[in-house]
Order: sequence, then structure tokens, then C-alpha cells
Amino acid sequence: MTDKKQLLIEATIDLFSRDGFWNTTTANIAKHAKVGTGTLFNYFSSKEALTDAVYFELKREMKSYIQKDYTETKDTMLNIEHVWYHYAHWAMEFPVRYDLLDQLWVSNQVSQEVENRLLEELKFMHKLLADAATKGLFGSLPQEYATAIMCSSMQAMIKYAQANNFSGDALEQHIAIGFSVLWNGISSIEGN
Amino acid sequence: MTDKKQLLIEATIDLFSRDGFWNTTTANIAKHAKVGTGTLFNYFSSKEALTDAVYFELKREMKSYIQKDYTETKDTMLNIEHVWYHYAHWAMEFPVRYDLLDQLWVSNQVSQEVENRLLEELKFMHKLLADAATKGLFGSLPQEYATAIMCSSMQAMIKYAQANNFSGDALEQHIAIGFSVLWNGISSIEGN
DNA sequence: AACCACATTGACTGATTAGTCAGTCCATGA
DNA sequence: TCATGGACTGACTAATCAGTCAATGTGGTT
Repeated sequence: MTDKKQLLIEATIDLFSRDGFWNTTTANIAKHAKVGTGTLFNYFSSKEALTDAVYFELKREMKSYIQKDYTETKDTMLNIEHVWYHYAHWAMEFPVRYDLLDQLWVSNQVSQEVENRLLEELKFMHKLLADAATKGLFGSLPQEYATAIMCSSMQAMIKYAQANNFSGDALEQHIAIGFSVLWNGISSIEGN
Repeated sequence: MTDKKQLLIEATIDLFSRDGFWNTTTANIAKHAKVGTGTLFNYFSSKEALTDAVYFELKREMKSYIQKDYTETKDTMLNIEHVWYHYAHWAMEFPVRYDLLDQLWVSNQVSQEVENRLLEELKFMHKLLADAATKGLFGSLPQEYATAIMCSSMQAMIKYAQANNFSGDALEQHIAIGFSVLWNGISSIEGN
């Protein structure tokens, strides 16, 4: 990854997360990266391509952070809890990056092609969910629905933690409680 | 409410939900409402004012739908369940409106002034949550966090129902299961 | 008919934007 | 010292948009 390319991605992260995709001009991104506007288009063919690159970079970083210290155990719940903890910590450590990831995910700025490439990249997380479903940890809930509930619970948990500036023990406890609410909720549903 | 005003709001709902706020031009809205572009600005001082009006209208409709057949009981959980059911049914009956409400809520297109006016309008729902917190139904969870979890669970439940085109008994069951997951999760947390 | 008040219109404007391109700069090597 | 190629630049362009306004249409009153 070129120096300038990384500079442009960092500038984009800053401006997108601060002003949003639609209020950020390519000229401004170049200015913040301290390069000419033309340079941006040497590295990225369009604003969309730049957005894709930013999204990919953020998800890749998030994945690396989660996989750090990750060793799969036989207890699938523990594995999922690991992901829950590390995702939350990543979000609290890099709030700007987390907010932008959330923003790009909710809006539809990211191309299908990048989403597909990320399926490959994040395979271990999908495998985790498939394991849980196979083992009956989701009761009668379809795997996709259980996953959706997990994602939205995570979002709510992190947002509240950010809003209240949790750190240290208070943060740890909040993350743990959030996981309990989720897991107790899901496992309260009986299988067929 | 004038005829043309309502026409413009309906056109805006259609186009915003289909193409998004940023890809919808005022000229296009006017065209879809079959009025001149100038007319739009006779009724709404700006695109932002129009957006505010749309958001207010949608929330007002949603509230009316929920309050239909609503009689407060002493069992706060039942009251909340009523809201859960009716909100879900509103979303399934008016998916375009629900999607747009969600979109406007996530993005920051709506002015603070309208949000404040809506606090008044939706007071009965906030009272419901305050009651639940007072009665200890949220255990040791702060009311704001419990509320956030409810909102995100609702979002996930509705999105899944829409994606799978649930209707009839399947829909009823899905809504009920969604509430169980939420409520069992929340009430699994002990009070202090 | 004549008049008026006001609703409606759409061509127009000024501002803004993604993307271009002719030219500059500079490191390398002969 | 000069030539070469490619990285870099920012003024520029074509397109787009929110919002304006002078002209036109309309319904009511005398």
C-alpha cells in the first residue's frame, strides 16, 4: 500500500465520519491528505472506489483486532463471547472508525463486489455462527435471525458505552451485561 | 392540511424511500406530486423543512396506529408488548413508510426542533418505559440502555420479517418470539 | 365583464461537485 | 549535463441542484 494511498484513506475516514459521505467532497479529502485533487484519482478511479477501499480497510482492521489472541475452543459460546468482547473493545478504542463502519453499513455506499470479497475475509465469523446453529445454541431461531439479533444488540451496547464514555471496569461490566442480555434472550427459546 | 401539501409529502415518502434523501431532487418530488417546482417551496420553505414534515407525519401515523385499541393495563409488560405488536404490524403493513422512518432516523436529516416536538407527541411511550424502569422490570439495566436494546431488537425483528415476507400466523409467531428473546434477555439481569 | 388576490408555474440562477488534463516537477541513469 | 518517464498538480468543465421570480392562471366578488 502506497504512502499516499494510505494518507487518502485516513483523510477519508476522518471526513466521512465527521461530515458524512454526502457532505464530503473529493476536493476536501485531497486537501486533508495534503495532495492535489488529481492525485486522488490516480489512486482511486472514483469516489465510490475510494469508499469501497475505506470500507474494506476498516473491516480488515476490525477482523485483525478480533483475531488477535483468538484461539478457537470447543465451547462455541466462549468463541462468540470472544468476538463480542474484542469487537466492543475495537469500537471503544477506535470510535471514529467504528462510527464510519456503522454509517457505511447502514447507508448503501458500498459495492456488492466488496461485500463479496469480505465474505471470504470474515469467513471465520460466519463459521462460528454456523457452528452455534448446528449445536442448537440458537434453539429454534434461524441462524440468520440469531445473527441479526446479535448484530443489533452489539450496536446498542456499543452506542450506549460510547454515549456514557465507559472505560475500565465499568466498560468491562457493561460489555458483559450486554452479552448476558443477548445470550439469555437467545437461549431462552426452546428448540423444536 | 392542504391537498397539495399532502400530495407533496406522499411523493417525498415514495422517492426518499426508493432513492434515498441525497438522490432525490426537489424538482423530482414536485414532478411526482404533479405540481411545479415552485409550488413545493410555497408549502415548504426548504428541502429540510419538507423532510421534517415527512418525518413528523410518519411518526404521527405510527403513533396513531399503535394507540388504536390501546388501553393501559396495570401489567406494564403487557402494555409494552402491545406497542411491540402494533409497531411490527404497522411496519409490515406500510413497509415503505417504515423503511423511510428508519432511514431518516439513522441519518441525521431531521432537525432537533422536530425531534423535540415529537417527544411531546410520543409521551405515552416514554411514560411506559419509565413505568417499567420504576417497577424494576429492567433489573439493574439503566432505562436508556433497556430502551436502546428494545429499539434495536425491534429493528432486527422487523427487518427479518420483511426479508422473509412473513404474514398471517408465521408473522404472529415471529413477532411473539422476537418479544420473548428481548424480554427474557432483559429480565434475566438481576436488580441490585 | 372587470377587477382583484393569490395560487401556481417552470425557466432560470448561483453555487457546488466529481472527475479531467495539460502542464510541472523530480528522481534516475546515461 | 541532459533526456526520459511517471508521479503529481490544481485550474478547469460539464453536470447537477436548491431555491427564485416574473409571468400566468384561477376563482370569487361586485
